[in-house]
Amino acid sequence: MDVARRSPIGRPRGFDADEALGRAMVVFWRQGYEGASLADLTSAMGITKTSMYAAFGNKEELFRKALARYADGPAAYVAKAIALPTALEVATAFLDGSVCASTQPGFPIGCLGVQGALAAGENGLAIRDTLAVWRDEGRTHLHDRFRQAVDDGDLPPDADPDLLARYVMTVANGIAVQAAGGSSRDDLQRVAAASLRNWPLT
Amino acid sequence: MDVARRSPIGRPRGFDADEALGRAMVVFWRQGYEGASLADLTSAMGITKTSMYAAFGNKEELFRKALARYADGPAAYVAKAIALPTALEVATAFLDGSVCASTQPGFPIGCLGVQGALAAGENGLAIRDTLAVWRDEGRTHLHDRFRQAVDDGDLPPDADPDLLARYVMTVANGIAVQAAGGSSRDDLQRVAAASLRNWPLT
DNA sequence: ATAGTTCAGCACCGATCGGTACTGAAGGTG
DNA sequence: CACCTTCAGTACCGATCGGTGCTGAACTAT
Repeated sequence: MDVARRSPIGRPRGFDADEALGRAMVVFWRQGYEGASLADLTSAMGITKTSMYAAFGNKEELFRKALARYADGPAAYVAKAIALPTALEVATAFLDGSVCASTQPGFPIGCLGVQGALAAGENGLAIRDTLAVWRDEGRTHLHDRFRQAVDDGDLPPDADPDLLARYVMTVANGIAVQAAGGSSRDDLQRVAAASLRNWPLT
Repeated sequence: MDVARRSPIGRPRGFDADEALGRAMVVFWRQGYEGASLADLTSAMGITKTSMYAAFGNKEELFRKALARYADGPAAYVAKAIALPTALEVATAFLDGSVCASTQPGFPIGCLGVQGALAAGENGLAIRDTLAVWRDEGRTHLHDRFRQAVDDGDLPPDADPDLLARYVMTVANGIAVQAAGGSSRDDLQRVAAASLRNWPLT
């Protein structure tokens, strides 16, 4: 690796694909999959439809790539939270991250993974299902992490990792909905803190 | 009142408007506001576009009427819960109702008030805002009810009605998202029960 | 320089979007 | 009965939807 990459033959593209993808992510985040038209997207990306199709495939593929970018960017708090040393720290950081990502100034309110396509017509079913899988993967990661905490003795033996993961995920999803409705970061942080006051739900 | 209503002059409409509205509600519930096309709606309602416009105004008005129908039907648990005698009963019934309404066999999964239009393009902004207001009214009702519970001595004097209302609403919204993603009624009932184990979040 | 390859813009595609004018039928009232 | 009002179906509206064929420009490799 670390080989100097040869310039690809042919005319190089005249725009920054990473930058354009970031712009598309924001549009999908704000307007949802079905609510974001190609005109909205390409206008924000600063490129033509032709260039978008050449670089990203089609609208559905563009969304999937935008979701991957979202996971690595605004939603990076998920992986960071799960790596923390105790289950309570994991849950706290997960919910705090949800609040912050959903109320980040300069970005749309709410969570792309929730409001990107919670319900959809025929054209949006595939993306709706993709997002449901994405959210469920997050829940599974929490589940595995909490089971590990039980095995480690960090959580009591009678703690229920499945229930804890579902509970934390449910609160996080609710926070995303509340944020989309205009709740302030302060209010949501109070809710997040309150929701873990009884941890681990004995 | 109770006057025998005179038949309106002119040709009577050839369909049951209440029944048609119920069908429209289901389509909006399953596909969201933007994802439900007029063709989808009128096909499910069993009427033509012309009849729909004559009876309901336009797509936006049809959605508002469908939301009112939803509030009086599948979401009637809200008012029933708030009328219960203690704050804990209110919260428990509210969350149980959320779970049942979001996983009712024969109806779409999830909550119309959440997935009807959480994010939207330009055409759906008004409905998105309408739903945000609708959800916030539910939160306000909980808030008022919990404040009353504090005044009554049902909740301790240091309980925070605003926080409690936001917390319960957040869990309910999260339940709706989880249901939309395919979570089972049993799983959600366990989450709902667990979320109130520490009531009133002392 | 020439060949080979890719890019980007324009124009355009059929389909569908929400919404409406027009017409004839269907019912009421007198 | 005649008259009047309303309904419902057809056919259509301009706009927009996601997506593409074509062409000339731009770039690398030879």
